[in-house]
Amino acid sequence: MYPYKEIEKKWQRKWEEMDFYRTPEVPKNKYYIMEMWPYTSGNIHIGHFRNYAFGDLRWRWEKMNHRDLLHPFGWDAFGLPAEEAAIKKNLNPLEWTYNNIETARRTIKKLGLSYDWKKEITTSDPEYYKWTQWLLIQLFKEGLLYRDESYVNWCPHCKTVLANEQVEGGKCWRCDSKVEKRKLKQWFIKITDYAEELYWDIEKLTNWPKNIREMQRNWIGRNEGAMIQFKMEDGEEFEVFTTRPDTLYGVTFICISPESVLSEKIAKKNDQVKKYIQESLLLSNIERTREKTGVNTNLKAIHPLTGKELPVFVANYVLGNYGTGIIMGVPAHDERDFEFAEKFHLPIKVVIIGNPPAPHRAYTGHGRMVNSEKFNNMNSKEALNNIVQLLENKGIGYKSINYRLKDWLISRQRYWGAPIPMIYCDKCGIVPVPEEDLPVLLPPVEEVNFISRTRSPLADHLGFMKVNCPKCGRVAKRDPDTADTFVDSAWYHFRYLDPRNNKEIFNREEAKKWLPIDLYIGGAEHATGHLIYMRFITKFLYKLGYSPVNEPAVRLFNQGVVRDENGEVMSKSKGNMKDANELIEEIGVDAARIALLFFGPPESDIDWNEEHLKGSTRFLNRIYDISIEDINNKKIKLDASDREKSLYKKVEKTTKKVTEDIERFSYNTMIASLMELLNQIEVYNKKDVLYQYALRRFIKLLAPIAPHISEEIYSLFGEKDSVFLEDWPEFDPEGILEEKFTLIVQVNGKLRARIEANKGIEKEEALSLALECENVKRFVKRDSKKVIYIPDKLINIVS
RNA sequence: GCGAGAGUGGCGGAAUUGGUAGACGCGCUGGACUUAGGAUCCAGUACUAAUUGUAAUAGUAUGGGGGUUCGAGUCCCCCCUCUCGCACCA
Repeated sequence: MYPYKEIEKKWQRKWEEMDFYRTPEVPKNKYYIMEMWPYTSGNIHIGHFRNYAFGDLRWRWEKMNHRDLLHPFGWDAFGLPAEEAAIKKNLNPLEWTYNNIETARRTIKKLGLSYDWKKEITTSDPEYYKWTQWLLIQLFKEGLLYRDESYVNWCPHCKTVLANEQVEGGKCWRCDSKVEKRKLKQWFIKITDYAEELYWDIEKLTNWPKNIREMQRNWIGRNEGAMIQFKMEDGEEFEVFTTRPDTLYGVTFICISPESVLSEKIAKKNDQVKKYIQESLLLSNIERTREKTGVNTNLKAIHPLTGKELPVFVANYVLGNYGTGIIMGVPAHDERDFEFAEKFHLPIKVVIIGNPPAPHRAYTGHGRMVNSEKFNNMNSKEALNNIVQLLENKGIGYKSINYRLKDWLISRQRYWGAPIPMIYCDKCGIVPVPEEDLPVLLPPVEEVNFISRTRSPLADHLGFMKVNCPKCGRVAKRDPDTADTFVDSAWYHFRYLDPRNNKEIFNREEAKKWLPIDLYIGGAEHATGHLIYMRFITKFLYKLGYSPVNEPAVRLFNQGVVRDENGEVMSKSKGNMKDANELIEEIGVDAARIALLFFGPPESDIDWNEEHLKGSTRFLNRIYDISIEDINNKKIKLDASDREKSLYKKVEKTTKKVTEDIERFSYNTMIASLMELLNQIEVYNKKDVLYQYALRRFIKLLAPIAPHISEEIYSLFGEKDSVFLEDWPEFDPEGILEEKFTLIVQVNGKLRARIEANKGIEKEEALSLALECENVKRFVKRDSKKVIYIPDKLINIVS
């Protein structure tokens, strides 16, 4: 084993002495590279390491291409686990968090990564969360932060509310508990105001992975349709949203969601409805989807066009938070309505004839209109617009777009987060904390009672809660909740630019210098949460004139997950995490980087396998062995005959390949081609000047992936400067040209011979060469119909 | 159910534009060196086929079936399996 520990220590110290990762003040050719930061619940594992290795490799390569780089690092330090540690183990969440950061930072430093530590930020530092609070106040001032009472997701285990994005399959994303509905008054960010922009700008994100863009589109769930006004018999008006106004004549009933204000109203006069609503609201989302149920209100609604009476139900399959919470039931042309109608024996009225017609289930396609008065025989697609037009003329409907995306619920009934900077005054109502009073500091941990309850621990801290109203000066109350930690990470790419600024959130000139992020690397699990929030906040700050860009990152790269030997995702709770420290102790940083990147394509998940580590260790040992033996420091000068040799050609081809592979994130094949080159270097005459040439080139190509050993060997060449201050090698275009090629001879598409031939030969020449082969002759019948010749590659004789 | 992606040796994977399938590595087999080998080096390694002449060969192979093409892992259609995302969004 080569002495990796010494080498790592030596070069990490040198890089630090050189202040190698310092961000340039005035970038000329900027490159902003960022990895998703870690949550501070434990030490760094190999999944993190893989993520950071991608970024570091890119940094080093861009450095050799003389880009000016910004590569910051920070900590997602607020959040529930810190508080859980306090409740369960009686630990101090602040100390717990900062100790974890200490440990993780120590590990990351040992990994020799290219971070500019002067840019380090921590979300739980008052100097950071001051600006998180400032951001919330700006949102409030723009009308994008509001308080609303509605049914929200409540995790009984975490004892806090959750955003829509934090509920996965009806369960809490952290603890897997069944999420309940509770009617609470909470703070929401009106992200839906930006839904249209967030949706359409996905098209700009051409360098984001396709699946992420698709997930975001689905998550935003833009649906075009119409709002249609209905009336109850007693004159009460309500609206429904539909994407299929063409089916309006097929409406045979109305269904109201149990959460709807209208059903609440009905419940006041109808005990059966009241009982049904109460029962429905107790159910979790999954339980609710199990079976369609409903209760007849015995009220009638009036069809807006036919004037016919329609029965009105309260039904569990109607969502409270989509559209108006009320639907028009069109059983003939909607599967869910069909199911409901069958169950309650409601009439099914066909208004579109499909081809073929579907008698026993709903027909949801388009077709010829029937039973629809003057729209009969029209195509339903055409009728759709015409019916909306008719409704608009009558003033009882209009075109409308609805989104699946919900407003972002950010209140959390927890201590360890940024306090929401709002004050409740009996006289003045809700008043934001004046900006000069920020930050609203968390009270010291010692003064807080963490006993788990249904309200924030801050609510019981009198000193914290009591405040004078900034407007009228009377005694008022603070908001006891803290902000969702996704608010913290929605704007961190801005703070990195100017992390010590205590006058403003960041300097606009710095933002102009560096934004957008050129490469953002992280996991796909953040597709519909963090990445949408981050896009939203960027757009918001753009609109306010702070951000020069309205999208945060030009390029997004999603690395795959690292799983254990059994294919289980590594996680703290499963106890199957491989610690990064442990790995680098065993094989060293560089071998670990190679192992992590050689496992497979960066974007795919990998199953960790200790056996696979041997290849990368052997590879580096071989490099080290030949390097310490056979280096001479003389000037290398190749002559024309050297350039004809196959090793020279291999070097140039590998240079091309490695460059292309780095550009397209194909690190596994990049390593493979370096291994191929090493295999050829090793068997070459060590005295030859070409050997020295090849070895030097090899080390430069190796440097981005294995920085420590490359620096060490580069210095053995007698070089004074870091290898990363060198130019990234360009390949010699002449060098990759070959005079000969292997002519593939096929007969009827089957491979029959391979012939070494000169490049540029004509079809006739290739054919006669091919026909000289015994094995070709055997298969070629006399009457050859056709000969296909792909120059310098292949000949196919059809006979 | 809907949407997206994938399926290649014993294993991880390569094949970038329709043109040599299996690069590179792991493992395995044999050998060298050795007191020893879980170190290192060398050779081999998709599968099948040996009574007679061409194993320096042929046949079969990229989940299964069909198609387009001189030629398909790659393009098209159908089916199977797996992974991920969404899951009553009207």
